[in-house]
Amino acid sequence: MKELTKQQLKVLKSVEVYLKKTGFPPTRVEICNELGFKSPNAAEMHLRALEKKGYIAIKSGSSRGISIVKNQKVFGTNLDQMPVIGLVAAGSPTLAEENIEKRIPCDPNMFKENFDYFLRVKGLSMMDAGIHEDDLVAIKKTTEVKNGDLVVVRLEDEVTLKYFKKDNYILELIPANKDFSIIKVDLREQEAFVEGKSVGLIRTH
Amino acid sequence: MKELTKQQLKVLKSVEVYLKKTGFPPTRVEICNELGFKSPNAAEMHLRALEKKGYIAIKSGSSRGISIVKNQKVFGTNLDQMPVIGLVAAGSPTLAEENIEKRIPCDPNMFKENFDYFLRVKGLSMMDAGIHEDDLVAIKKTTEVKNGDLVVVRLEDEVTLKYFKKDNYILELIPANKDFSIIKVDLREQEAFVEGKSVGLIRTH
DNA sequence: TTATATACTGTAAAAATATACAGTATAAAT
DNA sequence: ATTTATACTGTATATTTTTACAGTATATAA
Repeated sequence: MKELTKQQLKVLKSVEVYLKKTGFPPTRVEICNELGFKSPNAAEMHLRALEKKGYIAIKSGSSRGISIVKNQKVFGTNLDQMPVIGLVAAGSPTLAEENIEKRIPCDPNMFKENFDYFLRVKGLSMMDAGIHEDDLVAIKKTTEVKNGDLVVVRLEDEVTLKYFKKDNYILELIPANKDFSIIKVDLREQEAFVEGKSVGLIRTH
Repeated sequence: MKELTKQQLKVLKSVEVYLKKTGFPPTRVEICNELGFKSPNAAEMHLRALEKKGYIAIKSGSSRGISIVKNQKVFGTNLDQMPVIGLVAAGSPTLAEENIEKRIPCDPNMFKENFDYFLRVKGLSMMDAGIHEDDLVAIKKTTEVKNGDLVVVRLEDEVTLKYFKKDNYILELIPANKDFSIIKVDLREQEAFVEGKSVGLIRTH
């Protein structure tokens, strides 16, 4: 990262302190009051310099639209609140607010591939794969899946979590519990929509 | 804390998500856009209700002057690099640098209880509990465990992950795979050290 | 000497924003 | 039957805030 001038560092620190104290970023005028400047433009120019050098991001047009850019080399990834969605038998899992049970603070890149949401598993059909009722399966929204992937598939209005196997126009959806039967779909007769695939799982003991 | 209505909770969550994403709080209009309200006054009234109930603070006259009031019970969202340790048959799992396979960015409070490290599971003895080889079990360092907990126990030099059951002097360490046998320890004859217990699990597919 | 970068003052206008006020609708409680 | 609480729409306005523009001053480099 580029070096900061003495004044730029002062402004950056001042923003950080204000953020910590209030929970939201300062305005130009507030920075001026803090540091004794008499023109809002003084703060403005320092902020733009800090932005150019990569220390902060400024959302144009927004009031208090300053965010501190974390040093990516140190932390690597971002902490997000990943939504948890119940696997409802009918209808696709959507990220609409009313479907979100809660949110879990974690990194969307914590698994090998990034993911978009957690699906709360209902039913016992994946028991033999070590997936239990109420486990949270991390789902990446994608239609690019390959045989053997654990996928979220919609048939008509029913959504299920199954292993994917496709041979020409025959799609097989394989549960991992011998007590459940394989669903075979002839894609010439019936449509199947792949909503996403699982990239990981978490469970609370 | 006072109970929140469904809509108030939605607004609170929406503010939290916005904050996490952008680093600064949303405006009334932005909350409306997010939740589908058509009047900024809808957001305003929910915010005032949240303020009155103690969930947020609003700095009057300031744009985006919303701050989340933390209560200790609500999970703090700290991004940490949680270490992954291999379950070595001999010797306790230590957090010494040479034992750390890698680090995973996630929140130590992502499960119901906080944890200290991940243990990479070796062997198949927990198969029936839905725990597979190479799963990562989140371990909280503690000696306070109760019957039924999944615990990390050291017997002599051997460390294992088993279900805990203690009846006076007799400690039983129960695997979850019928092909493995229960380890019975008479604590008058042999020492057993509880290193910690599992509070969760993650798996990469 | 002449740029050039840093570091400001001072002013002003346009846009963003909070917030008050007047309503409507609905369900639950009295 | 009437009140009360929740949950909004719709409009308006005063205030906050960003941001552009025109300057001044000083130190350093070319």
